[in-house]
Amino acid sequence: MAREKIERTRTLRLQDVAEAAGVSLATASRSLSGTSGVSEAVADRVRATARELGYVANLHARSLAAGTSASVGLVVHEIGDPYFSEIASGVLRVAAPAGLTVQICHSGRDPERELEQIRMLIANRVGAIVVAGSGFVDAAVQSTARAELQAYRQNGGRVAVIGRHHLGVDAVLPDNVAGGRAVTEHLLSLGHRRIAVISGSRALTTVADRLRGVADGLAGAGLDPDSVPVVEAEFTRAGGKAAVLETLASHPGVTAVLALNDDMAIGALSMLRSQGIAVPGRISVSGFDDVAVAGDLSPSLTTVRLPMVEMGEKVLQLALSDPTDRPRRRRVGHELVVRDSTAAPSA
Amino acid sequence: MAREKIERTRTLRLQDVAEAAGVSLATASRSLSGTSGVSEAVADRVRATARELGYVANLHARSLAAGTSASVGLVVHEIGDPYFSEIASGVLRVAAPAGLTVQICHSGRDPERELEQIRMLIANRVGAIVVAGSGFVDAAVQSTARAELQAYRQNGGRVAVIGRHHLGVDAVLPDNVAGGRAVTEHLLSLGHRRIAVISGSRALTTVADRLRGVADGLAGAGLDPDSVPVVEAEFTRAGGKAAVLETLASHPGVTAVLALNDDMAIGALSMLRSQGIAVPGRISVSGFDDVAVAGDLSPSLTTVRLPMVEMGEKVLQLALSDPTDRPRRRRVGHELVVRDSTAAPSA
DNA sequence: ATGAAAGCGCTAACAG
DNA sequence: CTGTTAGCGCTTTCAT
Repeated sequence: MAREKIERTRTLRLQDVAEAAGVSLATASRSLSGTSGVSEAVADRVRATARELGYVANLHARSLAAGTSASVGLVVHEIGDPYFSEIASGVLRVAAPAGLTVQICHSGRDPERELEQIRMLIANRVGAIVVAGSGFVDAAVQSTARAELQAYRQNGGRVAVIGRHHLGVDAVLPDNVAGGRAVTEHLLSLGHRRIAVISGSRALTTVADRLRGVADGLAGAGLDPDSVPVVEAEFTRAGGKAAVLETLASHPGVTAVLALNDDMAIGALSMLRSQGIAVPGRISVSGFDDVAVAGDLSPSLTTVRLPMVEMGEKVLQLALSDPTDRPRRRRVGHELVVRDSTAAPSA
Repeated sequence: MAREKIERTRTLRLQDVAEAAGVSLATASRSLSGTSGVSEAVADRVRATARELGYVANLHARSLAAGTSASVGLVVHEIGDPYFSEIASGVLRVAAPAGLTVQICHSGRDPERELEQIRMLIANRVGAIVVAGSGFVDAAVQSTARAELQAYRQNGGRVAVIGRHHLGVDAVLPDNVAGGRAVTEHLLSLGHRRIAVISGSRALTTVADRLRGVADGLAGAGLDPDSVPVVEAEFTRAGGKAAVLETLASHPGVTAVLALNDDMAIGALSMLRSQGIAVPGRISVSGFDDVAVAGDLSPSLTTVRLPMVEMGEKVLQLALSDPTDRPRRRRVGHELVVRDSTAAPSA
C-alpha cells in the first residue's frame, strides 16, 4: 500500500498567539482549551487574538501532548450501500455534537481487509472503533482482529460493533432471527407453501441468523425447513437478479421469494419485471432492512424494518459510554412492514 | 460544541521496538518507514521485532514530526443520501490504495455548518479537503470559507470541490446545464407542453444550473421559459411529495413533472401513486442524477445520469495531484436515461 | 493567576 | 550504514 504523503508548510502556532496577546504559552493554552486558572479578562483577550489571527489548533499536537483523541473510526462494508450509509448517518449525528470526527473505511466483507482497516484506525489513534459490517460465522477468521481490538481496548480504546461478531466487545444487535421468523410467518399466513429464499453468503452471521429465523418460522408451522430451497448469491442487487433467475429455473413452482436483504429483493423485483412475471400476482417478494426506497418501489416492498440510523447512533453511544467488564448487548427491534409486494398466492 | 475527549494509556513506542531489536531510535524509524540508509538485514530484524511486539506507529506523532498528513476530509450534505454516499464511495476507492484515511462530515446544506466542518478539518491537519455539497449562488455566503480555504492552500493544503462553488479551487463539474436541457428536450419531443418543474432551493448552484438548462431547452423550442411553473421545496423525497401536491393544485393541467433530482422524483412518484394518478399515463415524471435505485422503481425513472462514483474518484485525484496556479476544471458528462416514467401525453 | 520547562512519539538533519 | 540530537505544536506539572 503506497503511502501518499502530503506536505504541509508552516502555519500559525499557539506560541504566535501567545506573543501577540502578550501572555505565556501556558496561559494561551489554558485560555483556548477552557481550563480553569486564567482570569476571564486575559482568557477573553487571548481568544480574541486567536480569532483575529485566524489561529486553528493542531490536533495532532494536541492529541500527542494530551494523549486524547477526538476522532472515531467506522468500518463499513461499502458506504455506497444504503444500509451502511444510513448507519453512517446515525454515527455522524452522534459524533458531530460531541466534537468528534469520523474516519470511514471499507471492509468489502473481506476479513483480511477489515483487519487492515482496523490496524490503520488504531495507528491513527482514534478514540473509538465501530465495526458496522456483518460478523462471520467462523470465529477463526476474525481471531486476529479480536486480539488486536482487545489490545487496543487495554490501552484505553473503545470498541463497539453492529451485529453478531466473535470479537468480545459491546454490540448493537438487530433482531435478525425474530425478523426472519416474522416475515416467514407473514408469507405462510398468506397461504404460501412453495417459498424460496434468496440469500447472501452463509459465512455471514447476518445471513445465518436471518436463515435461522426463517427455519424457526417454518418449523413453527409444522413445515420442514429443509424443504425450502435457499439460493445463495452475492448479497447485492446483482446477486438478487441472479438468484431469482436461478430460482425460476430450478423451482418453477415457487409462489414467494423471500430475500434476505432489500438489495437482493430490489434486484429480484427488477428481474421479475423484465421477465414479465407479475408481483405479487404470480410471485410475492419480501425483503429485509427497509432501506429508504423500499416504500417507493412499485410494488412497494414488504420487508422487515431495522432502524439503521438508530443503530448507528446507539453503536457510537455504546462505544463512548464508560466501559464495563463484560461486553454489553443492546438489542434493537424489528418491525414487519407489509406493503404491496406480497399477497396470497393466486393458484 | 462539547468536546468529548477519549483518554488513552501508554502503548508501545518506537523506542521500545528499537531497544528490543538492539538498534537506535533512528534506525528503527528508518526501517519501518522504508527510508533508505539501513542494511536490509537490520531493517528486516527491526520489522520482525515490531510485528512480534504488535507495534503500531502513532500517526499523530508522525504527522507532527514529519509535517505530513495521511488523511483527507470530505464534506457532504448528508451521507445517508444516495447521491452523496456514491460520491463518498468513489472518494474512498481512491483514498484507500493511497494509504489515506477519509474523515467525513455533514454540512446539511448550511453554509455556516459547512464552514464549521471545514475549520475542523483544517484543525485536524488533513492533507486535502473535498467539498461535495452544492455551491451557493450567492458568492457572499461562502466568502469566509473561501478565505480560510485559500489560507489553508497557502500552507500546503489541497482542496477540490464538486460542482460550481465560488471557492476559487479545483473543481469537478457535473454537466448540470446540458443535462437539464437534455431532459427538457426529451419531454418536449414527447409532445409535452404543460410541464412543471419541481426544484430544490434556487440558492444552490446545482439547482440554478439545472434550471438554466431547462430554460435553454424551452427557449430552444421557441417556448417562453417563464411560462413553465417552478415549484420550490426541499431538495428531498419529502420535498418532492409536497411539491407535486402543490403542482397538482395550482396547475391541474400539467402533463409532465420535471424533478431536479431523483430524490424529489421518487417522492413525486410515490405521491402520484397514492393519489391514484397514473405515471406515465396521465403524468410523466423525470428525475436527475440516476441514483442506483432509479432503474428499479416502477415505473422505472427516466433521468439524467451523473457518474457519481467517478466524480468522487476524480475529485480526490484532482485534490491530490500537483497544484497549479489557476484552478482546474474537470467536466464530467451526463447521459439521458430514458425509462418508463415518461411517455407522450395522453390528451 | 501566570510563567517556565518537561515531555507526548516520531522524523530528519547532522555527525561519525 | 548507524547513532545522537534537535525539534514538530501542544498540554501539563511545578514553581512563583
